[in-house]
Amino acid sequence: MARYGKEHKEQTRRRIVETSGRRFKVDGVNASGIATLMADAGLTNGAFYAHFASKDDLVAGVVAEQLGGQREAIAALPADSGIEQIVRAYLSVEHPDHPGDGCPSAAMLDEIGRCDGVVRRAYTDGLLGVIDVIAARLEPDDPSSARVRVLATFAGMVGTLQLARALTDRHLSDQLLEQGVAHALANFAVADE
Amino acid sequence: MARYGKEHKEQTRRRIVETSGRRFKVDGVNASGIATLMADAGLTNGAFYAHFASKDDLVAGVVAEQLGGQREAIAALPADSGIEQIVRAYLSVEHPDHPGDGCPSAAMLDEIGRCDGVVRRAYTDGLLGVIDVIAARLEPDDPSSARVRVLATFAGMVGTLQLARALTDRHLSDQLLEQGVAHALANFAVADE
DNA sequence: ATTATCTATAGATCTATAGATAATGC
DNA sequence: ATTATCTATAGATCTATAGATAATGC
Repeated sequence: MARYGKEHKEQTRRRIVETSGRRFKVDGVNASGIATLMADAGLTNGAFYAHFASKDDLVAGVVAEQLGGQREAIAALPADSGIEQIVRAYLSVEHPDHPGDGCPSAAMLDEIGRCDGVVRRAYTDGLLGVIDVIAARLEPDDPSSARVRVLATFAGMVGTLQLARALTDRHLSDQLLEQGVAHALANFAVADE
Repeated sequence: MARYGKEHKEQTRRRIVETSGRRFKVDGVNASGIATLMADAGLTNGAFYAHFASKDDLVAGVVAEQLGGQREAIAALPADSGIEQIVRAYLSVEHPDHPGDGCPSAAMLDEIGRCDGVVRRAYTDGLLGVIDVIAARLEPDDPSSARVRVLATFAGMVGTLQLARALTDRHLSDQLLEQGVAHALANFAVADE
């Protein structure tokens, strides 16, 4: 094929990044091979290297795109919707069952912590984007003052969701999510005072 | 070699489980191959299957052993040492730099969430052992009343440690850990009232 | 004689590369 | 003519198995 103009190739790249993001969140980064990732996008293995220098390069792109999407989703919430709504949606009983549509941090955070600097920088930048839109909702007058407290509260939500996924006792898992909401709201409230 | 009596084989198995635990926490479960795990224990690939039915079987054994060790370490703390000491040790600035000696949940939780039921059951059982020794310290009279609150607080600590590892900004990472201590203590205090 | 471990290997899958192919823009 | 994608493959590594080996307990 060929010469669709730049936009076609860029569109293909975007498709690879999107389908890879879903696959990474469902199966894990390490467990997802390039042939599978490309098949998900309707392509074959060899075409991968026309778009990415390496698998790490893709992972960095996926991390940036996923966190950008999460930031947009939160920013798009109605202006009057509060922190409580964000927390309840995040720690809903459905979220653990749908990793492919879910939070990239909850699905990949321990793997990201072992990735090279390029991936971790993409993660750091992307996450701060997410944190800042939450902080802006919490403290519209001085968002940066809330940054670290929002960061720590978000980290707690991520750990809670991961743990809810790992537990085999569904009832306990649901209780955990409920308690997690209470903790997150209390921690955000401290940030609010 | 041979016939050292039962104990020799059991000792070897324990060694494999211990060195594998360290390797899993440093490199990840999926990224650690059996040949590497066995070499870490001073053995070769083929001997693995005399001890474990499959890699998942090893993972379940490692998860149980790691959480048992964490439970013992917490239970061994002096009786007068409080929750604050546990939290400060967990969220110390050194912990993120030493995954091999660190918390198994922080190193493996998202991978465990994708493992089969055998591994997740081993995780659930082992973690509840850890949670219960903490709950017993917090509420000696009625530990089970604090279980879910301790579970949710612990989940928050796990997420905080994972995030501290993923961020490339060391200063921000240290601020996060500090804020995480404040949140964990506040959440435990709620559990205490 | 027993058996824990080793050597060797099967068959699958991994990341990455090289050169062929085919579909479009000039 | 250009180039996005495909086919084919290299070389490494993965999990798992089969049979050989060697070191000890009886």
